[in-house]
Amino acid sequence: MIKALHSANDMMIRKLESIFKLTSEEEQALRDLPIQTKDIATNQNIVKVGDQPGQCFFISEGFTCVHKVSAEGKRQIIAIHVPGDIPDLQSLHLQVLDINISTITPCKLGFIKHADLYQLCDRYPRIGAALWRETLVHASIFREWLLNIGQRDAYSRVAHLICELMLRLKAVGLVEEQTFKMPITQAEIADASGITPVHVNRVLQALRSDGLISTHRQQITIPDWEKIQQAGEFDPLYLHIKQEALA
Amino acid sequence: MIKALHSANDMMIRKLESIFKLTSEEEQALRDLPIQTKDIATNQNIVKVGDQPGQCFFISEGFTCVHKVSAEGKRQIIAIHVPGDIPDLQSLHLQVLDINISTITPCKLGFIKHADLYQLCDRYPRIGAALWRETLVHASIFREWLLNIGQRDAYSRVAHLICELMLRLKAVGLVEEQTFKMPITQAEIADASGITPVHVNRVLQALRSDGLISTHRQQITIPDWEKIQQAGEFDPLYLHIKQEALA
DNA sequence: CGTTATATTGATCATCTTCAATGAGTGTGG
DNA sequence: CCACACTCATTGAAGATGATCAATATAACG
Repeated sequence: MIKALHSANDMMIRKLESIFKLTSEEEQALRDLPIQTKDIATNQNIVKVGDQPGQCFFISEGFTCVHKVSAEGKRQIIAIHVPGDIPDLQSLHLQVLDINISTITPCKLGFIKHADLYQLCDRYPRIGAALWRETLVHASIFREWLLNIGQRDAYSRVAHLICELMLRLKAVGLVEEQTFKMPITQAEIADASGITPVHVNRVLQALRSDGLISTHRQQITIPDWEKIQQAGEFDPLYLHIKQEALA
Repeated sequence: MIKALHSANDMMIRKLESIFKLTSEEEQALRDLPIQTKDIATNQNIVKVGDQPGQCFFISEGFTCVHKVSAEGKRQIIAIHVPGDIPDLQSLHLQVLDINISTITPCKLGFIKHADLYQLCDRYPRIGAALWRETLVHASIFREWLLNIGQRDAYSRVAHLICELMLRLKAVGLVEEQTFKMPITQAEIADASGITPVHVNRVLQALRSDGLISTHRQQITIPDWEKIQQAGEFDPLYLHIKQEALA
């Protein structure tokens, strides 16, 4: 574990800047925030159900997923997190974790002690409010996923998931020319969509042959944004992303 | 709209007391909180997608549900709220609502202005933290619903929903002798579970004939808590209810 | 270059949907 | 007090989306 006083803090600042304008004092406080960075390989558990962590973590690079496992051993991916996200922010106020969080690609994570976050929120209420807001945005995404999984057919579910990732990655500058890296296996798409891997494969083939996506390795290109949006019944309101961040 | 300076405030105090011990100063602040009570009939919209409310509401009596509608007109119930809940607390920090909230029984609601809540959170950070925590608990429930709808069969989904409502109602004193009022139509259970009303009916019959529930009007009795818990793969961890509240 | 993970294909099966009709319960007004 | 209307619950039959099982092809990786 190496102490890095730069990239992770800068990224955190950029994240909050996308929510509201920081004062120089607030910015300095964030710059002084002790963050321990750590590299983690693919498919490693970061935290799991029942844990009582004393810290949160921030994603600098890579993707993680939140998941729960049913008594029958079936896994539901609840959320996919991308650089800039703080997947277990909830642990600040909920003692016991009710979820597992794992890496789905190699990740660079920044760990921040709860004590430091409490202090930060206390001294700079606007930062506290922004972090609260952050948890609310993620809750909003859970709600949309509920609609997606509860009411849409497999084809739309997968299209919707692709649309969401596209926009969220765009908001952090990871999309170029309608193309982005989506380093997620079909089995993971399946667990995130509540369908089987076999069926995901068939749906992806349909999406390709309908011209909604084209893939090369794990690169996805979206030739016609309007069309896939329609197929996925995608309306980005629920992401609560500022327009500016998508320009 | 009548101004009531008693019941709603008391209930809010009781709610927060279940999270942490209030100081007398905090309690007084809550007692002084202006709350406008309002009675609303069944099946009325309270707020809807796109609204930008300047207030939150607190449920004193009755049930409400949060729902979203797909482009194809299918409705997903995202959450069911019971007395003591603040269903749209998120609007404090997210300008535009991404959900609809409606009554599913006649309700007595208490409206609290955002401005007053901001002030309260500012002056009494522990109350702010408790409200933040409240939104996190609801997010946790969304996550469990995702697992429920994404990975479990219809029988388990309905059993799980019944278990959850039972415990949440118990926590606010609305369960007696394993019996409680669940004033929800089968169509609503269907929309909450991602199955059709017809199938809900069949599942309920199965639950009855398996001895997991018995119903009389909208009263549900659970003869064997262990058994239905198992059928629904129900583990109350995700509700983050203190043990004391269920004793 | 062998080994493992991931993607793809085919065939059969089942849960749940859809459609359509009937029955029961609740409330209202004449 | 009954008739009517309305909502909600229940039943039956047929159909479809997606699951399951099993095998193979392809890609990734040390």
